[in-house]
Amino acid sequence: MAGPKVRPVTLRSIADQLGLHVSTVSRVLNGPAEDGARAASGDTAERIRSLAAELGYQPDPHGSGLRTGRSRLIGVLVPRVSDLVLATIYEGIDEAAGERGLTTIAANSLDDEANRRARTKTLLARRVDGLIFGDARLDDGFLDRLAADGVRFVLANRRSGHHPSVTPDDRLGGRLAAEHLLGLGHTEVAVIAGLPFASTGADRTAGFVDHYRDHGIHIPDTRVLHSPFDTAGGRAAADELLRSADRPTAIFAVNDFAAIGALGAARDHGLRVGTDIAIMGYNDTPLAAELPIPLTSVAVPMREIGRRSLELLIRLMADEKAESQRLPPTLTPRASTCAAKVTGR
Amino acid sequence: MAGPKVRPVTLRSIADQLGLHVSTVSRVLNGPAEDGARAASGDTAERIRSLAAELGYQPDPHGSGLRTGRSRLIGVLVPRVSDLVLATIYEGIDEAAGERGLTTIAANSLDDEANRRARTKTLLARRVDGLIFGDARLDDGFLDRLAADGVRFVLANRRSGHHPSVTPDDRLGGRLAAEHLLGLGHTEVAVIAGLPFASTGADRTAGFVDHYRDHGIHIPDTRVLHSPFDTAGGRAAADELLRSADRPTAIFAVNDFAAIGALGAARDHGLRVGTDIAIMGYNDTPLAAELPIPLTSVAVPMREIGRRSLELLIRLMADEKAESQRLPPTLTPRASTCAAKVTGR
DNA sequence: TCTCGTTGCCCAAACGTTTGGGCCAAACGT
DNA sequence: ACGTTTGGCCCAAACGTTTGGGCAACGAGA
Repeated sequence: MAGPKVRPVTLRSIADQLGLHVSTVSRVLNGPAEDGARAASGDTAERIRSLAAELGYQPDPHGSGLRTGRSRLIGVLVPRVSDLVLATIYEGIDEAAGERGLTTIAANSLDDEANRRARTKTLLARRVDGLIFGDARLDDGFLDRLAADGVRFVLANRRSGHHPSVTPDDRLGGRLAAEHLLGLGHTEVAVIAGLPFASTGADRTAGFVDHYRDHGIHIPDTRVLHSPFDTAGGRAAADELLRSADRPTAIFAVNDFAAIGALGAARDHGLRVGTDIAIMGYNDTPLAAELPIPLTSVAVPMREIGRRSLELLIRLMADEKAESQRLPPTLTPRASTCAAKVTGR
Repeated sequence: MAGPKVRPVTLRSIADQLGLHVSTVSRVLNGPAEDGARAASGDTAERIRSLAAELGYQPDPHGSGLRTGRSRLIGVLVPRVSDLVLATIYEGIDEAAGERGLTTIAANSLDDEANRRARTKTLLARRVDGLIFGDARLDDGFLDRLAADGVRFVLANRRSGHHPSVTPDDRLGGRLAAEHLLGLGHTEVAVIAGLPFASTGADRTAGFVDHYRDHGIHIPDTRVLHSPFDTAGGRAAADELLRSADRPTAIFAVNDFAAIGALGAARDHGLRVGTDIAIMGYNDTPLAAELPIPLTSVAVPMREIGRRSLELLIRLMADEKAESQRLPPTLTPRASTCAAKVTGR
């Protein structure tokens, strides 16, 4: 029906057909409502709009981008989009962006310095209006320099320094986990703490350790293992923990996938998860509730983190006050820490 | 060091500083090598290039897009990026695109007709040069119309009609699965077949059923259940299968996540997976090997599918011959179908 | 009648790039 | 010495949009 091979439906073509000037058409179609009202009579505006609709006019982003210097493009850098947690956050970002007529461009940094530099550069070359980083590091010189250069960005999921960010309240989440396990009587506990430079892992671990310390229990460093946020990493770390002489009775993994790896390791060691050993995760991935042994996990509003980080970026770009946010987590107990007590969701 | 708040480093600014014409600079920096060679002496070209590098010149995509009508943007529509399979394919696409200086824009269609129309429209409004659909339907009027309108696109993962596509050889994969289960002696088998409009599910199921038929075993329709490609869907379908009077001894799920759901359902029914019942999945997600009960699965080169679909799109856009490709799958047997025989990877 | 304020529209200049063509001088061929 | 080629560069127009200023015409108020 509409536009075939060639789609030269432009402001000019519309203006010509109606015997109007291109600027008039522009103000009516793309300008602010108040501007459009002054630009044409109600009748003219109506003619313009109906012809535009009929022709399927869509403003050319190249034209407007060139003129305004803005692209309505938001760059999103994540460790990898195939990581469920970040993918979900990205979906929240993209959803909120779509509602505002913004388009997002995602890129993988693989948590690698050279990579994130390169990807950020190409994003900037695309003239994105702002950036959202999901791969911040606790001590992040790269972000500091970017900020100094005047690049607008916010952080999602992981915080860093005083850059504006939207994160889960990870210390609280860690405390919730500790409270849960301590409440079940576990005093010999270990943490699979994720990557050391990620605030998520660090804060969750800190909250967990703090809560135990507040109750007079010291968790030794040997019980806190770092690993990638994935299944293989969790399995390896859990394997090491379970091989040790004084094996813990409970393991807190700061990530569901690491926890799933731990589940596998426990099974390899002949342990029944939920009875012989308690294992819990973090993020409450959809998978957690559906596993053969449902996984106790701390839920964080991932999608909401995405949405809010986009909104925060919008405020930042409008030079409004952009304060960091910390969203509260909630713990869902399941069979992996308290067998038979609870089953599914 | 470089570009602060305002970054007016343009062809003109470079040309002015060197006392050259903007077109000369353009040909040297952005034009084809052969064109650039004729545009300036080796010495001049060198001066241009070094100044450009020093200033950190990056061509403005708005300017060039406006002039050339091309955006070097590729739209990618997937059911959802938080689905690991599609996310991995997308990574392949993005990787290959990056190597060619192209940028991808991902969007979720949620396998919903209205949604894909809307998202495709905004992608087109962004003036993407081409599209890759990861959410094709077997009978897809939308794609047919798009093709008729001259929009350039290819399909990834799922095929549809005669539109150019890069898919796994799903019939073969289904046969491999059947061969495996039949080889283990299973004659009472069921299929969790995924969504009926997705070629992946349909072809895998068809291959599976065909292989059994070729060996004289008929799989009744009651043993083929459709469900979403996720854990909850798989669990529900498996639950139904296991509740029936003549419960199957083996279940083939056309997707790993559905298989994980089936794992959970089996456990709920008091069945030991791998001994009481065999369950296998498809895609060989990284998770499959790491599960407490490692999952037999058919691996498909997801990332490669992504890469190739991008390459196919490139050919299509260059008006070259663009033939569909079908990539071979491989089966990896694990404990979920043959307990204890194999364990990890 | 004159002034003033609206209303409704047009004008024109950018934004940064690409690209077909042109032009001058030097080098070359005869 | 004269014509032709080539090297090395410049010219100018166009792509589609936005936006600060216009400028007529008209109605209202004085």
